[in-house]
Amino acid sequence: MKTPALAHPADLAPRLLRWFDQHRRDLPWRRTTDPYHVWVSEVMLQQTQVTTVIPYYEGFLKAFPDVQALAAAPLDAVLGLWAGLGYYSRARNLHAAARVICTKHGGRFPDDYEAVRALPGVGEYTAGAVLSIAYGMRLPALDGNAFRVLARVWGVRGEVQRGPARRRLVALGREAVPTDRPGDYNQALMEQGSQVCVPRQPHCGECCLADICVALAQGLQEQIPESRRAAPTHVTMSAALVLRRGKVLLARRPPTGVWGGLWELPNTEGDERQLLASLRDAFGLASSEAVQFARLTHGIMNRRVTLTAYLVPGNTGRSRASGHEAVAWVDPAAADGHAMPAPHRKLLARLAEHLRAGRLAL
DNA sequence: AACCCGGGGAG
DNA sequence: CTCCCAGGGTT
Repeated sequence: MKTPALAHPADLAPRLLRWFDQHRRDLPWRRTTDPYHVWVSEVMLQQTQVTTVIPYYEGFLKAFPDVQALAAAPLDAVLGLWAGLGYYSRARNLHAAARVICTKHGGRFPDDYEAVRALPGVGEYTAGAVLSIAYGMRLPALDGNAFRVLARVWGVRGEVQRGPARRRLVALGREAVPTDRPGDYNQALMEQGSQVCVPRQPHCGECCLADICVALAQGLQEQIPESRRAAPTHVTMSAALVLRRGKVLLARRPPTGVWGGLWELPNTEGDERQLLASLRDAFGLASSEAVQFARLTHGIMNRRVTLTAYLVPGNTGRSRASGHEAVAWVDPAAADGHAMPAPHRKLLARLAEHLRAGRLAL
């Protein structure tokens, strides 16, 4: 099969828009051009799938119907509505940015690119997405899906995440944005990547760009874009389910750094012995008993954590919180509203399930 | 069980 | 620029 002539950037928009008009999913944030709503949806959609986002989007906007409401809310309320979504720095940044919008931009989401980029949590992608969708500005919005589509259409080899290949794709992607309906075009490009031009076994037979796709013509659609892989790092950690009168001990991390501001189970790197030492030193809990309760693995990109959870009676000792902002004794079944690291959230869910089923007596 | 995927901030 | 942060889906 012969390689077709390289596509002109302007070839993409008509194909993608025609496809999008027939196949667009009806999503809550596609029924509005309110920049605040679009912004919230775009932030939630970072690293998170559509089906997961929908209920959070609706609950969030119900609680904070406009920028003013979000800015006026305490951070805890915002984190509470984010609980379970993960990547909580997004919520902190959203909250901080809402306050900037109210103090510096009169409560209206700015329509100036540089002003938008200056908002916390808004990078090149989010700025382009919100401004094109809400205000019809001709700006690219290139997420991982879009980069994959562009790399295949133009048969761009090499590392797509950075370097010369990335710069070339950014340039092509910018040229390809049409003056008319740039927001729909951006959504079409990303949706095409997520629904048709998927990472493995792409559905080229139903792709509206097949006639101009270099990767397809060369049979390289599985090889482009090239994936870079670092060796995963392994870590062993232990966490404590400290129980007292049916409640479990949570501690709140400092506002910055890893898992900033989140409620977590007491935990350490290392094994049971180090966990008990940490409970003594940081929480003043002099327990010597620890019964293994569960083990799970928690992976984030190329980091692998093996986390073992231990049941520890909390009757003895007092609890303080060196290294933490606060401690709380929480009903395991009612911990959903706390913003917690994903693995700790899973452990608490398992604990609540055991308690509910009567498999564990306290 | 093994495979894959990403956007923003800090410096 | 590079490095750091920190969850989930598909096969």
